[in-house]
Amino acid sequence: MPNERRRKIAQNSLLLKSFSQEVQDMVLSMSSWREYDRGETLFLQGETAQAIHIVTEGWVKLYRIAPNGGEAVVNVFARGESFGEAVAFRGHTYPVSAEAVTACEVMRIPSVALLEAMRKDPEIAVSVLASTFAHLHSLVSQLEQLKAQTGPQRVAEFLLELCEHEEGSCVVTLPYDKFLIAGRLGMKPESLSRSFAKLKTVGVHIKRNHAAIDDIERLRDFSETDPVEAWHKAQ
Amino acid sequence: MPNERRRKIAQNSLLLKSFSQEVQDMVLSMSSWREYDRGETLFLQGETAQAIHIVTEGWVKLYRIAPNGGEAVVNVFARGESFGEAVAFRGHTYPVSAEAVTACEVMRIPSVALLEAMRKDPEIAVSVLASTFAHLHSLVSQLEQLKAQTGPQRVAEFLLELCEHEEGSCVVTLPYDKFLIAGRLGMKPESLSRSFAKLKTVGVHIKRNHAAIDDIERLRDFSETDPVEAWHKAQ
DNA sequence: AGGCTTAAATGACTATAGTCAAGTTGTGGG
DNA sequence: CCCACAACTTGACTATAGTCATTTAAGCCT
Repeated sequence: MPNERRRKIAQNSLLLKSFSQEVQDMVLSMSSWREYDRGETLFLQGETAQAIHIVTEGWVKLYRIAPNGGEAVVNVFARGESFGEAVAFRGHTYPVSAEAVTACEVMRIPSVALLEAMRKDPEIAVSVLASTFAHLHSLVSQLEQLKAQTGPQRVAEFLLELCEHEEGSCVVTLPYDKFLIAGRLGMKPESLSRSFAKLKTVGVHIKRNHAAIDDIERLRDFSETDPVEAWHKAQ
Repeated sequence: MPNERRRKIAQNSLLLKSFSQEVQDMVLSMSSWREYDRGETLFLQGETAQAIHIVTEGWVKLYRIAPNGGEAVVNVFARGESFGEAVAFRGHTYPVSAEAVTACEVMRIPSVALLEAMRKDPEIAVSVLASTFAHLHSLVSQLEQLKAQTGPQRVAEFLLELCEHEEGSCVVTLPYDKFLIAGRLGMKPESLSRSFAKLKTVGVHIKRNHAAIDDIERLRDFSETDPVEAWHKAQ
């Protein structure tokens, strides 16, 4: 795996891209890479965090095992995304576990490296905060979705996030398998299946791991209308 | 309202308490206080953030209005707690709205004050991250609860968080009205009522705004068992 | 191609939470 | 002291999602 390519991806990640060249080099020189097979565990909840992770290839899911054994997928990260910033700084324990969803490649930045960088340049801290904020924001919107939207609406929103455009029709590729998508959206695979079926009535057709959306606006409209109304529309 | 008391509460907040005396003074000197009546709005989602808030008296809720009009309560903050750190730094817009739940008193720290403090002492950044992390953690555990626990179990967990002790019996005071608790737990007031009724079978009795818990361990046991089992136990 | 393995869709049934409406309790005001 | 208003509880019904079992379809390997 060409080292140069990895560097590029890491440098373009949300976390590092606003750093100066000099600081980027310093951080990268202190970091290491590791490859994981599908299903391998990166870390478990309760372990002490010593590094920040940036995904340079593949997909990583963060999940949480409740005391009763239920699994809740908290998020799924793709190439260029980072996680674990806030935890690593405090030498805290992870509130979630991480597992490779596909074969993947992850860069580990020791927290001391970033702490050092922050001492050199306080602006770095702002970048780190920004990245942490992005996660916070994503969690807030997940909460909103779970509390205020029905299953099919959450699926609709998920598809809309994958769209490149704001209107017209398009075909998106489902980024990971349906079992995982279901987890990410807080539902069972069967319910996901049924949600897809309902979305047919608003012009969404699933074929393999592709979703064809006839009219993006129509789908958005569906995801944003009142649950009760939405139900009638989907009849 | 004695200024000295406010200072003390602010200084003991999670956000500021690890700062040096000098930095605390600097930050406080740049801050302002405001009182809000019950129901008043502190800010709306979409507004640009320019300050971090610390609650010095009363309760403030953060909520989000979904495009379809549904309200999702994201969190409720009490005396000594802070919110809006990560957003304010980026001059970003708030992802949530904030409203006074009771009459309350809030300290506003202009983000420039903290940015300045961070330049002086990079350790400050770590404190801010820690505080942001606490919010992140709380959101993660809310997500887990919503995805993996039933209504009565979430209520049980909520009560357990209010307990001072780990075992035995105790009486806790419900911190805000039931309408709001229901929102915070992602359910309707009616469902909350029914959850309370179910919890009677595991030794919880509600009277006014007090909850008497006969046996904390028993309640924890209930909140942690499998939803299916839990249902049988509550019969 | 054919059979093997796993993912996904469907059907039947159950449970949990939402909705709407009616009743209950509790509190503050006159 | 009683009324009025609001918060809360309860009941009946509906809808949405979970469970379990079965069918269908899709990759995959030699």
